[in-house]
Amino acid sequence: MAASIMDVARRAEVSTATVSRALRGLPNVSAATRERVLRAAEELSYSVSPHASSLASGRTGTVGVVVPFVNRWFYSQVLAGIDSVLRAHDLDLLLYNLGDERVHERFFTRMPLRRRVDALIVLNLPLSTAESEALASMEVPIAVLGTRVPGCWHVSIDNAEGASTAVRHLINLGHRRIGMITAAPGDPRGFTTPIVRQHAYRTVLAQAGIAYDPDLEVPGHLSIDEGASAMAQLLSLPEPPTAVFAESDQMAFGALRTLGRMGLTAPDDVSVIGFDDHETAELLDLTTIAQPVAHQGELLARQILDALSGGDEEPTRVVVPTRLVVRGTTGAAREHPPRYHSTPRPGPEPDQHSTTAR
Amino acid sequence: MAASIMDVARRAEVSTATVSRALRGLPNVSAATRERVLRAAEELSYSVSPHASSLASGRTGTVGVVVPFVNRWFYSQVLAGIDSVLRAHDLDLLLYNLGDERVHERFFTRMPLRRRVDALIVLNLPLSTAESEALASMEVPIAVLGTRVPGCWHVSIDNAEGASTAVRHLINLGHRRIGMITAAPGDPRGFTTPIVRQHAYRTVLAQAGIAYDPDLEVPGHLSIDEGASAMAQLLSLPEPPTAVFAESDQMAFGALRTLGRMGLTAPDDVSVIGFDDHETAELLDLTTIAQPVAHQGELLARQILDALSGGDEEPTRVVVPTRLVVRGTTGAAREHPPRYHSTPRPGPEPDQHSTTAR
DNA sequence: GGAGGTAATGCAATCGCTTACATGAAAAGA
DNA sequence: TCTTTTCATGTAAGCGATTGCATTACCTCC
Repeated sequence: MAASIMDVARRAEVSTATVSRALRGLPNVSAATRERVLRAAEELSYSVSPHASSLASGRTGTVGVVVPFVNRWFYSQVLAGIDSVLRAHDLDLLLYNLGDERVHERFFTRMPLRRRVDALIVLNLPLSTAESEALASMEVPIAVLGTRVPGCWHVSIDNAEGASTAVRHLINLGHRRIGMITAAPGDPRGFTTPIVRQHAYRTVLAQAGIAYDPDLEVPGHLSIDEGASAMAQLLSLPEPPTAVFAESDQMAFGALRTLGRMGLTAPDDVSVIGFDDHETAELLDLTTIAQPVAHQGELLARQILDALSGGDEEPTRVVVPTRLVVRGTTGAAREHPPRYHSTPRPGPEPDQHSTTAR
Repeated sequence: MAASIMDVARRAEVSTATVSRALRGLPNVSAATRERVLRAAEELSYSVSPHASSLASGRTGTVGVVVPFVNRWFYSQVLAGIDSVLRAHDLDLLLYNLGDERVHERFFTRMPLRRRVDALIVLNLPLSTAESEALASMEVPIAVLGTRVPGCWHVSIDNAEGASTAVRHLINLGHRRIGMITAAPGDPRGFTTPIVRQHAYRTVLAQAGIAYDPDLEVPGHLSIDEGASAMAQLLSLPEPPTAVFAESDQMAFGALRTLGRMGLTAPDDVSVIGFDDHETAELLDLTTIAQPVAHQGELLARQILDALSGGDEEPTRVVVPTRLVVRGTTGAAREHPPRYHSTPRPGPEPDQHSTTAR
């Protein structure tokens, strides 16, 4: 049986109140007494019961982190950033992974984090009004990544800026026929980021005096496969683009795969630029818009620390800069772009090639 | 102010004991009363205080998950697997990311999860005897991934089997000069997996009557860059290998990058096989040994559920199968392997090419 | 119709802390 | 020297549930 504060009190020959104060480093405890308490606790290898402590004090020492998909590169990086800061301040991290729709719903109807955390960090979730009200009703500080929610702390990148930079980069290379692989209408949940990026794409084209062609905007989910088929669709146009801006690196990877399977290469046949600077982007030599990922997590956690200590400061909003990283998949537009209507070369089809051992 | 059980009791005109029983679905509550309590709770939008509940009952409803690196693909996948199962059983997930050495140490000296969780899941950590004793002293069921710890539940793949399959695959393709990129002595923490894989590599070679050549074993950390330089080192040998088994897909990616930059390709010049079936492996058409990643997480969580409900069953150990996935980077050995002593073609150097926008 | 059983509910102790308030002693000020 | 502060410590009332035990009412069965 683990020792309780009473045991420590008896051993140090003081009251439990004094033990509590001594252990938490509060003032008004004499050096001698504190020393005695610390030794007693040490000898009994005592540690406070977090639940009793929370119950009595009302603080939980825990921050809830709500993530749409832990297993995606982006979110796991942000999570690591959050963790490092919380950890350094002895706050626990209660993870809530909303994967599918049902878990998402359940989360908002049951509010399982209510009374369980001192603060909340929400990553990139599209929140309905009802949902953000539900969160607000928890009456704890909330920091949100991506979407902007009234009354919440907020960290994000400037998506319009980043997307504009990407498209401008292509225009500067002489491209005029520029496609976009977008997640805009593709996602049922209604993340706002894709819409902002899409809007930036259109705006920059317009500013450059390039006519808008809806055929050049192809929607898909944020995955490699969807990026691949979007690229296939673009290449099948009567007049295919000479450059493509993919909403995310993942989609860009898919686009590159399609090019490769059709015997084409970037940037000789088509320039490709992505968004994120995923760890694989460097490997594939993909030009992209980099955003500081783990850093955003750290910032969110710092905001929470401020909110928790500072008292009633106003929530802040911080926008972190993106950066164009020029690698090998973008290049100058050719004078006379080649026609692409070759028959696709079959790529590897894992299912057929796979062998099962043991 | 959130409603307490007293409020509900008053509203439903019963005692708090009855409320407690009704809400938790215990027997010995009449249908009418239960109905009344449920409605009262609903109307007050009451939810139990997890801390009070834990304090009174001794159960926390929380499982601690200790991860070496949340931000690595492998662990984030496992984590997602764990989460999905725990979530389905209304257990909370307290995440503990040991990143660097200092956090690791602190974890074992302070035991911050003691009294805080009903069970523990530990991913792939090398544990000293003192450390595993410290864990055991928490007196909760523990499930461990990878390393085998006495008294703990356990999930792992058969690393010897997987590595053997990889090396045999290369031998079957006619290769005789086979290199290995290993993490064995590279990691200071002493993960055991690399050692097992290395041993399998040596054993299979010996069984095939191939002489052991220490030059063909190149150590490095589990990263793309280290894989890349390991491959460079292999290629600089007087007699370079015709095939390489990389301990992990990440390292294999690095190896492929080196090949590419030197103007070589897999499998024409060198066959490459990895381990893991990382999401990028398919993209790069990498032959590899696949292991079910998220599934291992689910299994761990299931073991914990068993431990928590079943009472005092003996901990089980489950070994999940690996699978050889043949893709495009391995092929038949050439009769007369080419000499590689060409000057490396400079690859992209992001730092020089990078531009900073805004 | 009384003994014995069972189902529904209440009472109150308990879990292990925190903290407002009370107390007493020592230091400071008059 | 006597009052006033200040500092260290103790007392005890919560915090919000859970749960063993007691109680009551209602059946059932001989």
